Amino acid sequence: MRKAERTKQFIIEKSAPVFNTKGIAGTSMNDIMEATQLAKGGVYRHFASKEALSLEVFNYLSNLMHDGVTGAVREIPTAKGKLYGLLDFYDNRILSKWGGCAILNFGAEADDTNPVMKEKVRAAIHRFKNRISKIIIDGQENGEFSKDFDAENYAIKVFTMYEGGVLISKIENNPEYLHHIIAMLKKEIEPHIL
Amino acid sequence: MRKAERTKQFIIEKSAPVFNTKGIAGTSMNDIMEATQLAKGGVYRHFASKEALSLEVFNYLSNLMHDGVTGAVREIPTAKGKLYGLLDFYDNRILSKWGGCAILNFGAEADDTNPVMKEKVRAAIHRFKNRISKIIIDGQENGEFSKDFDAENYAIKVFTMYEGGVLISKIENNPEYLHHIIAMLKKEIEPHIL
DNA sequence: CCAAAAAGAGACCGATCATTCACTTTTTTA
DNA sequence: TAAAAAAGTGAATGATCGGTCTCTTTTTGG
Repeated sequence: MRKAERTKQFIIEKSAPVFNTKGIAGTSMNDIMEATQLAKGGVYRHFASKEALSLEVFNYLSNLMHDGVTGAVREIPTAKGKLYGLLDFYDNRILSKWGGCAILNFGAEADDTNPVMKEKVRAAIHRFKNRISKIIIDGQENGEFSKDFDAENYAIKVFTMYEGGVLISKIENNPEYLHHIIAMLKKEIEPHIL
Repeated sequence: MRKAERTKQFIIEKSAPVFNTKGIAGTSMNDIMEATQLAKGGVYRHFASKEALSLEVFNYLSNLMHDGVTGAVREIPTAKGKLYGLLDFYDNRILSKWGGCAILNFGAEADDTNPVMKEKVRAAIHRFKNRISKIIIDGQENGEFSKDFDAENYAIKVFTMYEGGVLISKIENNPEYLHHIIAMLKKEIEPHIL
């Protein structure tokens, strides 16, 4: 019973970069067998279907990113520092690893065809935005940021510019685009610092 | 010989929303047969492969958007008006029609797996950005905009926030997100108006 | 260390995939 | 309008798809 859980996690981790780069429709169970070096039966014992596996893979990637930000930000005392830490994390960790942002990849594929995945992506976007706006509101409450810092607007800006930045950086094969976008987002914090 | 060209265009137009919503890997030639009401041979007479068709579909969608903006902007005399017209076009025409932005859909699918498509998306992004920065530079030359209006930065902002806005609006099933983003982008023009 | 239970292997299934091609129908040209 | 050329049909192909199931191997608990 313990082995099963380890193997299941192993399959998710090995499958994640495959789904994230090739897409759900573009990934075959043979790709998963190759990535895990398991036979069909070994994979299907732990997942009822390719769709079920893809959903767990998205959960895994979404949590990986979320927990990564949590770790990168936890010990920073100021709200401004937390925002910078969060933005730096997104700047550094995404592009070269695992084929980019899972929200972008799974979201763009699923939006018109896969309501279950779409709902998962929706929840991930909410978590993304809420974390940013919470940092800003905390910063306002402790006197770091002025009241004219619109938390929701800024959160949306970060999300959209980040996703667009991942897209353009990947298509252009140039991480400088995302780096530049992160720099712009940092600069927009400044006017609201008290 | 004339019929062939008409049929080819017909296939492209009918296939475009299918590819744009289901993705390339997610679209089968049976889907194309259903959309066009043609038999296999009737499609393959005009396109060597599914991949060839998908490339022409992306060209079609990219040009459709580009020409749409051109038309929406042509008779507007001022640079500010042109920027507003362009932004309004993107606000209104994309979401409900054909499954969203082709650059986003094809780009997110192709970036890691399809170098030919990737190059086409790259060219489309360049055209998108260049049009915006050209309007700004023209506006600076005719005295509408101040010199501190960074054309390249603003073009990148429009692209990234727009693509991110399409993504979030589609996932949330709410065009207000994109509408709000367009409003933010308009507001950012104001400080640079002379 | 052994028996029971769990995990993994891999042949096999029908469906569907992209693509081909001999043939019929339609369009074009003279 | 008739012959030639072009366009469209649809059955057939082999590969690959996701998924199943029986059997072997490994792990687990006593």
